[in-house]
This record gives sequence, structure tokens and C-alpha cells, in this order.
Amino acid sequence: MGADSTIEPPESFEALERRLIEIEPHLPKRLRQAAAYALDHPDEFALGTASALARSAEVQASTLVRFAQTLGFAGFSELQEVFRSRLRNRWPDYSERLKALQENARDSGDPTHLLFGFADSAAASIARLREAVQRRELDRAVSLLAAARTIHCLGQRRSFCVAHYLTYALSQLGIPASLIDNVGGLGPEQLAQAGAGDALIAISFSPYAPFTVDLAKRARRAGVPIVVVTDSALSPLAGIADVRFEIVESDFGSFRSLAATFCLAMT
Amino acid sequence: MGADSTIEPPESFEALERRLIEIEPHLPKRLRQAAAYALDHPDEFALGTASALARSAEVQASTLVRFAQTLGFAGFSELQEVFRSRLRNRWPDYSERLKALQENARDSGDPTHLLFGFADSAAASIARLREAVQRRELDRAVSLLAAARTIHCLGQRRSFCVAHYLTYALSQLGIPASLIDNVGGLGPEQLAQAGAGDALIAISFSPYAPFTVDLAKRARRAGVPIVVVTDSALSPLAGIADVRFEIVESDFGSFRSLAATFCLAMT
DNA sequence: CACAAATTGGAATATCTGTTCTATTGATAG
DNA sequence: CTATCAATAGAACAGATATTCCAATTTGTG
Repeated sequence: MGADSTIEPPESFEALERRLIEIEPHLPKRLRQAAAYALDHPDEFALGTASALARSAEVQASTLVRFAQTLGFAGFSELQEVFRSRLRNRWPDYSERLKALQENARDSGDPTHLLFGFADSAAASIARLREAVQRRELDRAVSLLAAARTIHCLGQRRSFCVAHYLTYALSQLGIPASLIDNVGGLGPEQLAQAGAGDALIAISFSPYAPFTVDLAKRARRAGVPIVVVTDSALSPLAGIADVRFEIVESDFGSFRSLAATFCLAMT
Repeated sequence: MGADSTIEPPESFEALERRLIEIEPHLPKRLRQAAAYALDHPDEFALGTASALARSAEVQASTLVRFAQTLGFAGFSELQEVFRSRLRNRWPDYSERLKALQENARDSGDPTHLLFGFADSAAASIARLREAVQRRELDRAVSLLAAARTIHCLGQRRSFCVAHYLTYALSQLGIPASLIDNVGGLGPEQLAQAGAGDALIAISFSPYAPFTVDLAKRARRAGVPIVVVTDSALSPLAGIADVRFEIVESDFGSFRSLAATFCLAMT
């Protein structure tokens, strides 16, 4: 059939790239065109349909299929999958590894495995954080917080520890900070004195604590600038935020980085 | 036909995002699910097929089409095109950002650089944690905690947030846990009821809070088994620990891993 | 509680996709 | 100059895709 049927196809984009550069000179004309186009426009190649790409590369659609088969793939779609996984993010095996780890841990009952799993997931979270945070947002948050007289931190349930740590760190830096901890139900009163000259950092994740949302809205009405840290653009807090940070991962290990950033960014 | 036919569809991803945030609260349930999935997994949404995405979002394929039409698009494909163009434009942006970052590395006014620094340090912390924690210690801690009736968590100042998070996580797992938060100076009373059948997790770092040390010692006299998390073998808590974990780094980003490990190890 | 409207699930459909097949072209060697 | 073979273009095909439609269900309302 197509080409040599016992060639193993390159799995990663890097391997594919190397292979292409290697064999490209010995390829027939049209296949060389296809190879050149794939290397020069990898983004288009990942997104477009076979016939659209064929038109752009001035090649026949069937040529693309033969091109993929020459490389050892079953067809065009398999080849394109390599380009797509490159686009997604650069850890195609991340979720796989996590799953494997969790299964292993379940089986053996070994807590060390669990620990390692968490460590990995935390590391991945941090890596994503580096990419996700926009320079612009950070700048705005910093200037907003720098202008504030007092910084109030708000967070309930599992977000509470972040708010607490933030308050602690800010205070250590000599910046007036107050924690809305709602002890004794005094949350509303704790925030009552806040005005337009202050700032609020509100932190809330997926089962959004109604109390947090409530208080944040009240602060908004009082004209307090708000920085929100949450996990989705659809969080009830998203609408009232002056600056919004999204932490994408379901299990969140990236707090501390974010929190600490704020603090130091203000010195 | 579909929905209101005279609505102009958002052209850019940012506009789409804003629009979604705006109308999401007034959307029916399934459409809201679709919106949430689109905003939370924009990469998947750009690449996957309609039925694959529908499965991931736990929605019917037809719902995705209706969702697109509600936004003013003719169909799903048009909506997806917005997500795809975002992917195209993001990639060059990424390498630029990396370059810009390295150039600005010395530029102290750039908070992004700071953030990256923290991210790196956190990643390093986690890597060290993986090496430092001994299998034996983990096993002992797990069996010790598993035997406990109630687990008390103790930590002041910057360790407090760890203790708080631990308590929260344990409670979520249905394990009786209590936090010694010392609100109103009631710390001693909170711990008074603890006996040999319970267990205490005490967390304390370098400027060791006298209160933590004090209370831990008192618990020791009451026969309570103690797991200590600290930063040095010379910590005043080290002597009274049944199991001791050392977190070497001065800035501690590894907590969450450790804490979560405990919780899961006990299920 | 009953009625009406809106929303949703799932099968049916029309379109488009990747792939295969074959006739034609172009090159090479005798 | 011609016979042979590889390479290609383009039509034909099979499968998957997005979309539409209607019945069933849920939601809101008098």
C-alpha cells in the first residue's frame, strides 16, 4: 500500500520536525512542497482542514494524505494530531501521568506515591500560572493596590487561608492590611469603614461562598476598588472586579506564588 | 429560526468573553453549562469536534449549536472560529513574552519578573520536597493519624493558614478535625479536651510562636501523639514530636502538597 | 393544581471531510 | 525515440460532522 508499512510514526512534534528536515531533500517535488508548508506554517496546519491546507500549499488534497503516510501515519488526521497537541500546551502527557500516578497510589496504598502526585500537580499548576497571568493585569493590580490606603482581604472556606496569608505578608511589609475573617459574624462591620481610598482583594473558588460574594458586592457599591482571584470568568465575582485573575486548575497549588507576588510587587 | 436573528456576533475573543460574562446569569441551565465550559477550557473548545466537546461538558451536541446561535452566530463552527483565531494569535505572543521577560529581568519595576521568580522558587521547593520526605516518616504519620479520634491542628502567624487549610480538608473528608485558632485566647481550652486517643498536628516556622510551642508541650504532657511540621531539627518542637517533617526552604510553597497528602493518605 | 411557554434530549438529515482509486502526466533508461 | 515506472491530479467513495426538527420534559404562571 501507501509507503513502507513498517515505519513508526513520530509521536512528538520535535521528533516529527527532525524527521522532516532529514528526509526532505530526498522527497519528490510535491511532497517536498507539503513538508515545507508544514514546517513553515505549523499553526495553520494544526487548525485547517485538509483541502484548505492543500489549496494554501498549492498541492492536491490527496498529496497531503500520501505525505502523512510516507511519514508512517495511517492518514492525514493522525499527522495533524501531532500539530494540534503542540498547540494545546506543551504537556500532552501531563494528565496521563497524573492519572497513572493516582491509579498506582490506589493500588499500592503507598502514601509516597500520593505525595509525588500532588507535587507534580502543583508543579504543573505553577507552570500554567506563568503563562496565564497577563502582564497588563498585574500592572493594573499593582497600581491599584499601591494607591490604596488600607488593603482588605476577603476569603472564606478554603480560600480563607490565602486571604489570611496575604494579610500576614502585607502586614510584615509594613502595609496596612486587614483580614475580613467574619469571626463572630462581624464581617460586614469589618468592611464598613472601607471606602474609595482603600482596596479589596477577594478570593473565591468554585462552590462560591455566598458570604464572600455578598460582601464583595457591598464593597463595590461603596466604591472600593476590587481585585478578584477566582477560578473562572463566570464566577459571581467576575462582574464586579476591577482586576481579575483566573487560576485555572481544579486543585490549586498556585496561591502562594500569586499572593506573594502581590506583596512584593508593592514594595 | 434559531434565536433573535438580528444580533451581531462578537468578532474577537475578548468581546466574546465579555459578552458571555454579561449574559451568563440570565441563561438557561444547559446553555450556562456550555458557556462555563467554553470559558474554562478555551483550548479544548478550539480544537475538539462538537460532539467530543459536548461529551466533555456533559451537554448535548445540539445544545452547543443552540448556544452558538444564542450568541448571534449562524452555527457552532462560526463560534469555534473565534476560539481558533485566538489560538493562532497566542503562539507568537508567547515567545515574545518570554523574550521580553528575559530582557526585563534586570528591570526591577516589572512585576511579571517577580511572579516568575516566585513560580520558580515554588517549583524548586516542590522538587526538594519530593526528595526530602522519607517513606518511613510518612507511613508512621499516616498510621498515627488514622488511629486518632479527632485531629487537632495548631499553627500561629504564618503557619496558621496551613493549619486552617488542613482542618478544612480533613473535615471535607468526613474526618473529625478541630482548629486551635486561639480566637479570644481560648487556645488552651480548645486543646484541653484532647487526650491520648486524639492526635495533634503542630506547624511552626522560624520565629517560633511561643504560644504554639507552649500548647504543643502541654499536649505532650497530656499524652497526645504529635506530628510536627517545621523547618529545622533544632526547632523547639522537634524534641516532643512523634513524627517530624522538615520543610527546608525559607519560603514555603510545599505545604499544600504535604497537607493534601495527609488527607488523602487517610481515606 | 392546571395550563402555557420555554428548554432540552435524541433521532434524522444534509453537508463536508478524509481517504481511496484510477487515468494521466512526467521522467528515466535502453 | 520509445518503453517503463514512479508521481500526481482529480473524480468517486465512505465515514463523520454540524445542523435541524420534533417529542418529551421542565419551568414558570394564573
